[in-house]
Amino acid sequence: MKLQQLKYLIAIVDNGLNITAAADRLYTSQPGVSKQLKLLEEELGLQLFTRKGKSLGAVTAAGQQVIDRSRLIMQEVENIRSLASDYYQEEEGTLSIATTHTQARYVLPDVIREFRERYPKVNLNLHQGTSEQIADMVSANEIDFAIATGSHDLFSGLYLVPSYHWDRKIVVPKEHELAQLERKLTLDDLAQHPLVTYVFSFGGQSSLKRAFAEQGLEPDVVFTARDADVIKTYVRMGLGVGIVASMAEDCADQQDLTAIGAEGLFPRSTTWIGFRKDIVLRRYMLDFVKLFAPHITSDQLEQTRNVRSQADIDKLFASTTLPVRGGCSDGMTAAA
Amino acid sequence: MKLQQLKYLIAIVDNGLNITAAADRLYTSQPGVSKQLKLLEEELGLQLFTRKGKSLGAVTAAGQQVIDRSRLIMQEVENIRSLASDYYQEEEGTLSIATTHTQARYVLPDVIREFRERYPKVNLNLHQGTSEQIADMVSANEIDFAIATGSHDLFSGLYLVPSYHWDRKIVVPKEHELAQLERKLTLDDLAQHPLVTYVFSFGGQSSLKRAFAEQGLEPDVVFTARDADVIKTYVRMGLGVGIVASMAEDCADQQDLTAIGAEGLFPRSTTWIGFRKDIVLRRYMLDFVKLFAPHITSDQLEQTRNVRSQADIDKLFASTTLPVRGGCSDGMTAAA
DNA sequence: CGCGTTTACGTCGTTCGTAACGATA
DNA sequence: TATCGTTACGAACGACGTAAACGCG
Repeated sequence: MKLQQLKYLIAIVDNGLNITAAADRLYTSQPGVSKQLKLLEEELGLQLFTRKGKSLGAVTAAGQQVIDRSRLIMQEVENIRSLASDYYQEEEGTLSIATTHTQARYVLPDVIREFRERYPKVNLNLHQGTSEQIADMVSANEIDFAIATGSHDLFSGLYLVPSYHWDRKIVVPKEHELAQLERKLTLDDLAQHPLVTYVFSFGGQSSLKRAFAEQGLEPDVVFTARDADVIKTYVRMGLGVGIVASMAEDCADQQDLTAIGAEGLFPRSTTWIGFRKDIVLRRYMLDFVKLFAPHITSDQLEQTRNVRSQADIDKLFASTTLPVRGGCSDGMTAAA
Repeated sequence: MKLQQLKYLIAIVDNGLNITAAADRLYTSQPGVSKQLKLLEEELGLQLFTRKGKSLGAVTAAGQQVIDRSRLIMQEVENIRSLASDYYQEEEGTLSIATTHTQARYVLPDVIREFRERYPKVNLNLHQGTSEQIADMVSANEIDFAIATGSHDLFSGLYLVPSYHWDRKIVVPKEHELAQLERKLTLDDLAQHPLVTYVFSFGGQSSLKRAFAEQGLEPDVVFTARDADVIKTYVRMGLGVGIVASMAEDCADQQDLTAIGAEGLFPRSTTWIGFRKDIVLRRYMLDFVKLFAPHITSDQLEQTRNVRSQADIDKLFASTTLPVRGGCSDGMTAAA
């Protein structure tokens, strides 16, 4: 058995059981790949694939087991290379991040700007998607980091590090009556107006509805969107009152919009950054987390390299007070 | 990076950083091993070992990480081979078991006789030791199965399958006054006599002392041994009354000894069979478990191949009633 | 006949074992 | 000088790529 054979095997699977395509991807000849597969099957004494004539048909039960373990092996090989590069102080590599719109649009730009400055040679891949899409990318081992809010159960393949809290902000046109309100805004106020907010899957949405229900109110949600930009657009059009994440308050909005803090009206949300359980965390990855969540100590970050379960993570951050992220004012304020 | 290099690396470590010894063990030439190590270090760009002159001095921090992951990789390679052999219906292989004296002497002989008959080509290694020694063997990855009683926390590297319950038996010479007792034996009776029993580390010993203490009694333990044979020897000599595991009652003892059931006097113990978390369970391994604990269903055994945590095991056997193992009468009786 | 796989074969790089050399205690 | 690791070198092996044959739709 050779590592190359396992690599070829995985490539064949990842290219739809097409050996020619796999060979292209591997920058080698097709007969070579074919032969190695044959040798592997002969050595193991079992068929990894069923054959339809000469073509590969499907993965056999035994084949699937071998493939799963091969992936694990190749991942560990990758990990050895990673930590070697890290010890060698190399600052090249790849960092693939999947995240939601809010993070990508309002939170990450600053982080990524700094990161690119510090690690210009690291190849940065940023993928935007819904929680479900992010979860899919995690399952497919396509990404290293994910950043999202809530939905812990979708991400069993990641260790989740809590990063910051956030509340909601109410967004209305400057001349809107709620903008003139002298007293603190209440849920009852909101229930009097048509609302524009996030679609369900974004996470925490149902908790929004529940907050109204607990006071016997029924909100009038006239429009839902996936991202705050769209919401703000419709708020500008006078379609209704917007409810967005506090980070989504943009200073540029102040020209025609007013953002009203809604702390206390809805349950506070927590955004986490998660990394794949089976990768070695390289120096630049830890530094990315540090840029994203500066309150995390270097010591805590080092520890994350040794955790064995989510419970270890939880223990590690149990006594850490997370900051609460605001919007335009931009600075974070310590949580109560 | 090649699997061979990782294999060589591990061999070097396992032979005390002596390349010559490693080469001998690997049935290859010493310069070959030396060269592969050098190539690996060059490829990774880091020193895996410190050098004292030309000799290897110690493992570097980076080296240890690489070694750990290499072991994992080699284990998975082994697993692939294992499951290939299993699919191929091969009935050759190795099964290394570590266990305590009581199991090895009184319980396993029957099991192993049957197993050898069924799988004559499987290489069987049986190691006897204390719980601690067994735990050491587990840590060193030297064994596949362990069989013992109690001390769950020593064996975090194993999945433990509960196998049977057992009580204690009181062993006295035939002419001993306790042998003539018409009524049921009590702890008070025992406290009246000098006792001969297991040493502490055997597990469950402290619970024995506690049983006396709960009734305000102080047992007079005049001799402790690691195994029942020694205990019985001293009982024969009239040194005292023996307290042994119920399995340790041997029919051959009936000539000069009387065994009295002590159900209820002491807390019931549970013997488990544990297997390494990181190995693929081969057919013959499952069959060994089935011989050892016949009440376990084939279906349950199949399931054990897919468990991911001890909690899964616990769930799997939650509703299973374990048999209680007796001694000379030999048959097992269903638990209450 | 196109697509994809296998077979055949020549080339090249790698590994292996033997032998000689170097360093250390 | 005994032990252990490195260097050197020729032989054997294995991987790779090209070319051609094969099977299926």
